[in-house]
Amino acid sequence: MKKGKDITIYDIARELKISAATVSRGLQDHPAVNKKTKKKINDFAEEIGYRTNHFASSLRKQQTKTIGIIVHELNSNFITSVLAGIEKITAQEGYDIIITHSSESSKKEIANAKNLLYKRVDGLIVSLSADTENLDHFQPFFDKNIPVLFFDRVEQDGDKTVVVIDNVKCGYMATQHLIDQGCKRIAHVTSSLTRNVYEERFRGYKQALTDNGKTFDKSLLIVEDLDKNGGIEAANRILAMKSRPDGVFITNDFVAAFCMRTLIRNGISVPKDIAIVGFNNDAIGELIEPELTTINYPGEDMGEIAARNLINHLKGTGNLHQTNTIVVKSNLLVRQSSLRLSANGKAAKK
Amino acid sequence: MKKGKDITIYDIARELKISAATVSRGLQDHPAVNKKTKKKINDFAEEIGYRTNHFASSLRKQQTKTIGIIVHELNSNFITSVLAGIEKITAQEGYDIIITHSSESSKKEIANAKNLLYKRVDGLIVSLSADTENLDHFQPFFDKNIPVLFFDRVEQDGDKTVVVIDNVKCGYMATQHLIDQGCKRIAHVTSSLTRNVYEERFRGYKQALTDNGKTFDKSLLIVEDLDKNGGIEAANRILAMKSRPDGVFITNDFVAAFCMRTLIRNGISVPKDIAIVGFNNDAIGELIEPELTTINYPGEDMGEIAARNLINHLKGTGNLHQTNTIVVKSNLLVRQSSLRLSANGKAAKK
DNA sequence: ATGAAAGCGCTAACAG
DNA sequence: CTGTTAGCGCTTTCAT
Repeated sequence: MKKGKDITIYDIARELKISAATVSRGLQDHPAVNKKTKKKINDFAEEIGYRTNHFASSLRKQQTKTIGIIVHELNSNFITSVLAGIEKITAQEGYDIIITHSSESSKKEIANAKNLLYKRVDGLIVSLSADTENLDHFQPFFDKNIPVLFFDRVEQDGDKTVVVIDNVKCGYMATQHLIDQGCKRIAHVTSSLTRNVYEERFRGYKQALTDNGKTFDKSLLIVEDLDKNGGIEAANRILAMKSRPDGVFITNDFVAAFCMRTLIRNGISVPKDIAIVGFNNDAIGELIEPELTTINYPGEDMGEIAARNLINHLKGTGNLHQTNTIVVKSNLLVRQSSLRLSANGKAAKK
Repeated sequence: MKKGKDITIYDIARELKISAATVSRGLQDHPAVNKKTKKKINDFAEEIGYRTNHFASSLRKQQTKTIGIIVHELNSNFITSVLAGIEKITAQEGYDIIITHSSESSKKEIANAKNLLYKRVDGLIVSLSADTENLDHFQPFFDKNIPVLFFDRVEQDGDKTVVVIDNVKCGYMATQHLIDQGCKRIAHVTSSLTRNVYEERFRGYKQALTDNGKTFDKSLLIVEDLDKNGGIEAANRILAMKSRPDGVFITNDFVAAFCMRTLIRNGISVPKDIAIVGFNNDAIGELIEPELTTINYPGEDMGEIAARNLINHLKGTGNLHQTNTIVVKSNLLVRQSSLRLSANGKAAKK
């Protein structure tokens, strides 16, 4: 073995006194290679620690067996579940993945897209950052027929393939639940309504109000960043209202946690004075007092579905371009933060 | 432009009536190229949307300008801060990164290492998974002189380059603080002591006890997984003790949160009956009641330092092989969960 | 079932 | 300052 140098198929060919072409075929389990030769090749390759040079291979084949992933953020239960789901499927199918995250900045998202384009991924799975306004940075992928699949945070009225939950329904469920618990004035804390998920949840919220004979009161809509400060700010705005709400639907558990904490510190009793429903079923919801009612949806399933669809398309056994919208199930998880009535409809003792 | 095909330097060369070599040089800003030619090349490349084929380049140059990252888990504040720090530096220096995570499984860690080896990363930044017992899977990197830098979770008594905090000191600080708050019996909740960080914190804990004339009581050492269940289990074990501790030093905020919640639900008052100190300064610590005293350390700095050192080594302007240990500062963040005395030494009213 | 040969796109030594 | 040339390691016709 030449020291410092990698082993190539030529080394194997020379050693085994066969041609490099046969080695290449043997390594790929090509049908037209003698079983014994194949075994000899693979055993020897294993023995001397051969590893294929993916650059040479990709250069030649013009495909990378790699899927790029762009997510808006890493540190949430939901996203890591999705990643786990994606990994499960891609690993099964022999695809590599490259994970990038945009920290909720469309600027970084654009850079990531460019980077993955340069890396020549075979396909892309994307959840948009909060402030992404258009899909121009994915145009090169569309142009080159590299499939792009969006999940969760997707383009409003896009004609792209997406994996989502029914956010309208979720918003409706959350709001209806608060109404069922006797709330008369329900506020909604959310992020920029240009992002589909928030717009849709908002729509569900309004619909539930309407269906229950209430009219939407604009002053009860609070738009904040989805971070610690946003939660505190939302609470402050609620506290400052002349006519305070008695229920709040917050579109993110982390924000809900900070909002609730701030309310409680200011003498509000939850759920008695104000009932609260969050969104995402983050671990944090179980840790705070009272525990947070929330919307739960299966990240891992979404990841699996996204990866499976993308790979099927890549293998030609599915077709993304017929404008699929795949909707994953979701449900309301009732906990203490919203529970004002016992099961039989009486006011809870607590 | 041939449709469907990528543009190559040959296309540019032909169009501009110069050689491909010059185009290549111009694109790389090689000094020996005429300024005007360079401008012409870059302008034209930009115009027609040329993107270099990194496979061809890597194949030829035998280097990828890519750094691999292996972390034990993604969903913690600490890790995402480290990643942000790494990204800041690598972006500056024109390196790409590939992030992989092992979900605390050494099996996945080994697979990730193999994968990054195949991807031929120029260097590696690693935080070991909980159950990693040896560094055999990094041997191929060592053999091929690919630099590997460990941070946070590193090999016990290794001779490798590492970026860490002074865990012994942190354990000491936490324990000393509890003693200062009047705790007489201090339990320690941690994970497997084979992982350096936990062994070291444990050592600091014992040292603080000794220095204060206390002897270490083995029955107060609780080893659990660092997850929700571990926290609950730890609490149950504390509750079951005949002679209960009045202080607990827990090596992870998330676990501390679940442990504390369970204790409180069982009628324990925190910090009055039991004072609690966590570790990591996760966002969760601010949200729970009482707020969690914890050890804070700068993830972003660690990431920057790790990346900076690795890249310097790669560029030949630094040398990792002189067995560096880089220690990053850390501090105790006192909050309500451990505060039994007011600043003047009297028992707090609360 | 196997081999010979060309070429994927880029870079670097060498020559001029 | 620019061009010629060879080759990185692999895959894939085309032949045999």
